[in-house]
Amino acid sequence: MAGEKNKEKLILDSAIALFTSKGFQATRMEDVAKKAGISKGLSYFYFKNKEDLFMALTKKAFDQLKDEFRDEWSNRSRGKSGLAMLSDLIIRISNFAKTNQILYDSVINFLDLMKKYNSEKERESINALILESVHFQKLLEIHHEPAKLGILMVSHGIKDGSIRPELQPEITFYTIWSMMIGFEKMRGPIEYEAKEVKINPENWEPGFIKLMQEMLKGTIQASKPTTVQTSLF
Amino acid sequence: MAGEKNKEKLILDSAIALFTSKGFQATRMEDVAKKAGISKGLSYFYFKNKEDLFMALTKKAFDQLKDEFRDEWSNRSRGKSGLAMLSDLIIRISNFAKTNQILYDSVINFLDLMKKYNSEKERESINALILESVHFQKLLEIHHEPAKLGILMVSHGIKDGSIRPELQPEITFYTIWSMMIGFEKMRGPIEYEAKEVKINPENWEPGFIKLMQEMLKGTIQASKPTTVQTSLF
Amino acid sequence: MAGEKNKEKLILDSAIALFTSKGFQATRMEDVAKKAGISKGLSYFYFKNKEDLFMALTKKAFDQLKDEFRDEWSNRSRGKSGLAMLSDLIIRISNFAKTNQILYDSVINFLDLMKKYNSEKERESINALILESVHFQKLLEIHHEPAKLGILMVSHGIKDGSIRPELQPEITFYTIWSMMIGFEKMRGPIEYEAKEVKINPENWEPGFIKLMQEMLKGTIQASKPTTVQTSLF
Amino acid sequence: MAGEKNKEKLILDSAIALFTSKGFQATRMEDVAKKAGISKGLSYFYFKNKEDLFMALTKKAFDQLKDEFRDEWSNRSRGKSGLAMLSDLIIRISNFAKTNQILYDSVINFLDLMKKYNSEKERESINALILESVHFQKLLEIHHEPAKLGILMVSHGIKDGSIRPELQPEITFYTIWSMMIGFEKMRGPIEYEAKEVKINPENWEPGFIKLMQEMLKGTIQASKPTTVQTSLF
DNA sequence: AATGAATGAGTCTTCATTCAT
DNA sequence: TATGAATGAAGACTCATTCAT
Repeated sequence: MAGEKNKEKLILDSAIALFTSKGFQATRMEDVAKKAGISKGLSYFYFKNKEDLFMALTKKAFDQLKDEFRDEWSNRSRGKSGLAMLSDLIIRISNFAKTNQILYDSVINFLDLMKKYNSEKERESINALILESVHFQKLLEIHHEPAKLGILMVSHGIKDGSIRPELQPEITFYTIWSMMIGFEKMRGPIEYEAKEVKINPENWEPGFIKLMQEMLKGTIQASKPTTVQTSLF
Repeated sequence: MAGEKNKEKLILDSAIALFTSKGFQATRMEDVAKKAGISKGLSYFYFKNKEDLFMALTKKAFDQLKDEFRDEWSNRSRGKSGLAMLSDLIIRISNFAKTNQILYDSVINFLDLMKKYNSEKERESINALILESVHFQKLLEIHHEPAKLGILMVSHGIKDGSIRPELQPEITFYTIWSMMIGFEKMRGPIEYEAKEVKINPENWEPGFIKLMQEMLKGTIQASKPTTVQTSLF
Repeated sequence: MAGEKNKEKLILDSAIALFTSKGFQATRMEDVAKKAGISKGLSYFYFKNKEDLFMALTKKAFDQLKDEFRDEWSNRSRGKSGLAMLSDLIIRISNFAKTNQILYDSVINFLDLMKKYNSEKERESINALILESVHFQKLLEIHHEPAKLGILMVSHGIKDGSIRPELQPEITFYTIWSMMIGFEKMRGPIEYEAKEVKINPENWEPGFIKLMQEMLKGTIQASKPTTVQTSLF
Repeated sequence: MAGEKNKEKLILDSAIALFTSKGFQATRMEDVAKKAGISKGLSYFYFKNKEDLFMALTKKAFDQLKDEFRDEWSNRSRGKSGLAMLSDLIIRISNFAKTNQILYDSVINFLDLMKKYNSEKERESINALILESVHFQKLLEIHHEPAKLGILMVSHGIKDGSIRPELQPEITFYTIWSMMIGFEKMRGPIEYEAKEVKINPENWEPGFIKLMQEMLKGTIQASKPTTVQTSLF
């Protein structure tokens, strides 16, 4: 699997594959190096330590996540409504989570980290190696960028009438964002409970999106339904 | 911290305290025992291993969570609407998460576990000690009980007119449940981003609940506002 | 498996079964007690510790072994020759080893113990609990009793002319005894090597006995062959 | 005790010394490392686990044992008879056992292992770590090599007339091999019993060898006595 | 840049044994 | 006699990290 250059990317890709299949704890630095086709020692040349590597991975996750937001946001120029963008964003995130499991997980992990980081008492319980990581520092700066784009979408939706005008953009977006995160978390148990209740991951998604739309939609929207489920591909 | 009897509870309480402040990984069984005022060996007498202890803790978490759902559900006899129950449920869960951090976290962790458990490939990546735990086995049976009550609340809301009649109870409840979970996850980052955006955990909650209500409410409800925010305390 | 009395025997039998299937180290005192149908604590009332229990078992082994020797020795009254007795003794011991595996093993283990016990330097490497065991003390007194009977058989054989008169009884018996012990030790590898060499546990035994007879037999014996292989049953 | 290179040998030698004086069970890996002048971790770098280390030691034992057989076997070119070789082999093995106690013990232990390994039911009672050891795998291939040479010696003895022609080489050799093993096992008890019976390790050996010779010798041999007892040194 | 031998702190877990009842 | 909760010493093993080359 070795290449000639950009060892850093090689290591990162190896880590993504391994963390995905075995988890962060269960993955040994040696295996990451081996899969990357380099020596253990060299991994430490590129990444200060295991935590640093994970933070680099998290940084990459946020970058990719932001790309998803940006790509969706760019659709406004083609006349897509704010509500439609948010609806499709859900599908994008859902696909992102499925396709890049560990990256998505690292984003969620970062949210937990932020919770501790923002609590006086808990902050000290964070592994020092994480706090020292340059990638963590960078994340502190950029981790809200995706959300910023999401807020713009809501604002845009209010302007174009697809979203009720009385809604506050920040609160609204973060509520939608919460829904998405919870949606992903519930995939597992839903599948299990499906045996007993009338729900499964497949029929839940459209219902979920419809509910979100009901939550947001303005008067105009009512007579001009979006083509949400199909607009992405 | 030692008591006279019910060592099992003593150990569990000790674990809750330690796991909360230091995390599962960083907590040593020896410390759990010490804090419980007993010997290390006795901990292993009551709990097969560290994972088993964590699963016992998770079981306790689901039991307490179910109590919250049940307590709220019992309010129907006093004429509380389905929508009002769901609104207050959000506050209950939010408080539960704040008051019993590790218990709440263990619930979320269990959701992740279920995701793997339901995936052919990923199932084998689950620590065998977890699968062997009797408490895990029990959890497989009972983990959907809280949700069942939640679904009843939605159904109840549809009957009493507080929730739109066209909504499907299962899908609706799980969507709300997702919102709650995501809401808790976002607390941390929100606090951090609050510096830049017009949002913080305090003003988000009422807005969040209002959005959920908009999502659900029936026609009758519009002219008869709930007393959601104040009904719990 | 519990009885009403003779708990000591119950424990011993339980230990024999467990040590046989799992080995001494791998067998836990708790399991011995459980299988005996009594509590762990009671086991310690009857046997000071695990080593003491093993020494008691070894004592029992020597007693049974002596019985085999004595039974064979009693055949002299029926006119059986010394050589015939020794030949059949081999078969007896071989059967004893197969039927009472752990008892036989404990005898061999005791031989190793004796080796250390007789060496100034090595004696201190013996587990103190063994040396303190009353059963060990008893074994020091009685462990040569079987051999004494064996020596008598050789002497008897010299007298009856079935064994060459110039042989020294002690040396001769211990040499035969050695052969028997080695014979049992080699069973395992023989079975494995059988694939490559013309030998297996079944055809080895008669050849082995014949060789021993050649080693011992006097002139008279030559014209009056024993019925060794069949005389036992 | 540290050297400059070949850490593997360093560890092995350390293990031999420690296992000899304290036994396998009582020896801690940490002590093996310390005596070898290296860290605990490095021991695990060279040997997968304690069992693997013991199997490596056993492999070494078989190699050295084979050297003894080979050296003796090479004497045939100098006109040494088969019977004389076998007689001297006994002395060699005896010396080997005295000089390399733990190595010799490991050989005997391996025989016990083979017994279990060849028994359907008992095989599973063997520690899995042993079965997984590459050294164990190797031993399965080579452990009968010494015996092969021994068989050659018997065959050679039959050809040169020093051993009776009617003897079957395999059966004969394994019987002698058994005698040797038993002989070593009996050393300890003999020493103890010597107080009561007319035998001790010193006067037993020549008698033992003589008996073996009687067992084997052909007619020619009778008039051409071997120089067994003195030929080795 | 690159290697991989070397380190050693860190922890879970087992189980013989005790002792209050 | 009999129980079984309670103890705690003991030890194997892992793996992130370093550093001489």
